[in-house]
Amino acid sequence: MTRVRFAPSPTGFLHIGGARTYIFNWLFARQHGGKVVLRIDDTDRERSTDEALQSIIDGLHWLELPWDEQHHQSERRTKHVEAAEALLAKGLAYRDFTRQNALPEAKDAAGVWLANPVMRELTRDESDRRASAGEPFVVRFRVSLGTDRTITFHDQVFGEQSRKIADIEDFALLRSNGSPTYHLASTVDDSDLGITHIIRGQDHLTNTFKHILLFEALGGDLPVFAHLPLLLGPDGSKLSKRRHGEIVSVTNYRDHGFLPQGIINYLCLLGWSPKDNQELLTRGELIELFKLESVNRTNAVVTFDEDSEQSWADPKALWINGQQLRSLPVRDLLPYVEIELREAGWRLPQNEAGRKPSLEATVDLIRSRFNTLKDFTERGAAYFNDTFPTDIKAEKNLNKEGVRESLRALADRLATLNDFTSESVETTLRSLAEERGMKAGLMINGARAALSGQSVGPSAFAIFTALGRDCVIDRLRKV
RNA sequence: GGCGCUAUCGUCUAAGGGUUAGGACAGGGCCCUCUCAAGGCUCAAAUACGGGUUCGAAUCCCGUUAGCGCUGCCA
Repeated sequence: MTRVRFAPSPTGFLHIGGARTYIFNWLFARQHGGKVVLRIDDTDRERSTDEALQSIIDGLHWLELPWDEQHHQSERRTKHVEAAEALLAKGLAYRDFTRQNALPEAKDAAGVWLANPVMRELTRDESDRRASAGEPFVVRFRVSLGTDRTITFHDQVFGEQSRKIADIEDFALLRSNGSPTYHLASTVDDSDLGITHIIRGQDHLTNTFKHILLFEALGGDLPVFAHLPLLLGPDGSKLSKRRHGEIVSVTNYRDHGFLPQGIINYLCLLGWSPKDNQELLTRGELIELFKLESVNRTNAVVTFDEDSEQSWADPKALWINGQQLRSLPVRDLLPYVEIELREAGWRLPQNEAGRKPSLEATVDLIRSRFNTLKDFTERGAAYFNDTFPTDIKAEKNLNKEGVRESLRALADRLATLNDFTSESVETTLRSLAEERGMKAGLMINGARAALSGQSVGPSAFAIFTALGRDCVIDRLRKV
């Protein structure tokens, strides 16, 4: 059974790099009929916060890619400590009583620190004696420095990887306060939770050799490793909460009106592609097409401009979201739109005895111009609400010679129409324009302005029918 | 400093020994048109640099440069 895991540390919000890692894990698991484990790596209790945890859960939840199990490392601490003690007992680890922050001389001399020979060679008796005397220590893994062994593994993305054991330092397993380090906790849990595939950021590529050493010492099966290229900010540095701020948070995309399928589609195209020029992919297609082997090895830059309201996100991300928003079956889009409207505090329009087209029809009409859900309450305000702003250009269209008066006249004619269809409205409008010796375009644009408050938007006649006769007459008379 | 990874249009990417180096976003232009989008067409835009191997290199090898990662009692 394939089992993958996503292991965020709750020290901040979930950024889109982490989200992409989660998505790739999820796709891989689903494709193989496996399970997704969400493991909260909160061994660093001081830096972990409940707010961060909640924000991560919210972000993941929003993606609508459910996980199957959830664990917290802090609850598994006993297992980690036991593992360290077992290694200590077997001589595969040792206590290092060097004071914190006191640099081993070896580091100064060679520029590289691998081990503290004094602590490494302490006899067991002396080590036990100093420990029971209460002297603080950190437990280090004893890397077999003497051998000329080279560790090799086949990374599913980066291919054959090898490293001389002599280049690996004696890394810490337990801190002097007794808490497990990331390397220990992560490996013990991966082994214990039966993780078969570790798919994570490339920043862990070189850590993998340490983990392999630990897996061997712990006696567990080695999982398959796959490292993902990093996501970089516009400045070329690794995407991070600290450096790039809230703008790279997953919830920021949600709050700006992204669709889960929009952000997922965009993120999947960063570092991976289906190789056939297809760019718009549904979740089902992604599950089917995703291959670790076709993940790139080069870091990808996410472009955004924190100073610009317009380009807060990568323009391509916005474009993809717009494409998703337009291509989704309207029925599937509706729930998102309803939430958006509700959050704006608006009542959902009701279908009034067949006089008004369905909410679906309206959404379908206006969505071809929209890129995010926010557009429904901003640019789409007039379709759902009686109070809406009129923009400057629309105002100008209304102020053109004779427009307001003609629109009021049009309202009277529309009131007498038997059939209120876009054809009948068009015929009525055009003949009225002709009678008045006026260009139809003036009235058409004026009508759009009066009905929607905007100079741009769908075909004016489509707006008439989308709003329904009563609403149209009301708005035209008030012009 | 040491070890490792990477390098194709501004950005995301395709081509993995033989292509006019393809697509997408963004940008320019045209068509469509009641406006704006959408859509269609089109223009501009790239193999980091230097050596080698080869009849032939974006592709394989070496070097350089640049970027990134690891080198923590962070993860």
